Amino acid sequence: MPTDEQLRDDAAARLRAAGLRVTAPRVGVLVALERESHADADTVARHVRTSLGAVSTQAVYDVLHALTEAQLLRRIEPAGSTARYETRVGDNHHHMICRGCGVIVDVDCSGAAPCLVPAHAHGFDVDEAEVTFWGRCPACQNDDDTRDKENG
Amino acid sequence: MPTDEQLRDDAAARLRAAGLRVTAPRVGVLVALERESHADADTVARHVRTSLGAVSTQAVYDVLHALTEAQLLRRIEPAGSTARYETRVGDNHHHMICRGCGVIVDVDCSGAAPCLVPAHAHGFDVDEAEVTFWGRCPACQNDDDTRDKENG
DNA sequence: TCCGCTTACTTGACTGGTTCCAGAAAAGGG
DNA sequence: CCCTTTTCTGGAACCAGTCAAGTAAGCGGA
Repeated sequence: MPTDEQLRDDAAARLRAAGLRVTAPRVGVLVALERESHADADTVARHVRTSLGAVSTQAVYDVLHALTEAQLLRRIEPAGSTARYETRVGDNHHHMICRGCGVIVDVDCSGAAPCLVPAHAHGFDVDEAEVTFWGRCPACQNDDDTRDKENG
Repeated sequence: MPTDEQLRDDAAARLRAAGLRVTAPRVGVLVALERESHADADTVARHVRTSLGAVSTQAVYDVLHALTEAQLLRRIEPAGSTARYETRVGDNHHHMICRGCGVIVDVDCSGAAPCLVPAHAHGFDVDEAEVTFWGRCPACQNDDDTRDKENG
């Protein structure tokens, strides 16, 4: 587990590399998302406030937009949920989401996957295939089993 | 192209088969989505009002929920868009979305696609793999070409 | 054919996530 | 260290979708 300082330094370096100014809220947002990936705007805001004190909701949204624009963050919008953000960018990995508790887990793209090119492209110029796996995480499966037994 | 009456009769039959009451708003919603697939709630409401007169927004939302629950409709929520609905259910097909104009096209699942089972399931019990292809439709590609030439 | 139970629809107020606006503050190049 | 550009603040607005209570209508049974 890296220290907060290491995360902040790394975040600052990434901001500079992207040609963006280094500000406390931006660093805070990046650190928050290193600590808790797939967080939504509100969760990020709470994390940032914990470490920095008062930060406006607006600033958080602006930062999330700016960093997404600069490709330092990736924004995902699972069905039935608000927008979530992650710092893992550039590898087009996919996500697996639990229908029970909503937890999101990264899934590596299985490589040269044949189904990532549609059977009939209808003339489309496809640049991304987004795959979301829906199911139940181990913990929620356990809950299901327990409930099944209780209910006979 | 089937007539409105054929669509209405068919819609009523599907409602009865699902054990749901046949009401004008419900039939109207099904017909609207046969006519224009992947429409959002507001678009559906406008279609229904055109054919039936006044129908409350609330009724449209209720009907969309009830029919989705009964699996007569499928709800999709593409990133950056409000929820959309389609009458094609039960075959887990996928979607291709144009980044330019937002048009949504159905794409058949390519069958026993290996990538539809994640490489590492992390103990998840996966029941659905949702695939969304992002790109540009032929019309928007033409627009791009035209703009490129104009701008040198 | 009518009755009445149950479900569906209407109206209106409201929430939660997100964005827009105008002005104040701060980062960084020169 | 100042000036310009960019970012942050606070407040108000926006929209899809929800909640609650009362009215209307479908449909099974008499």
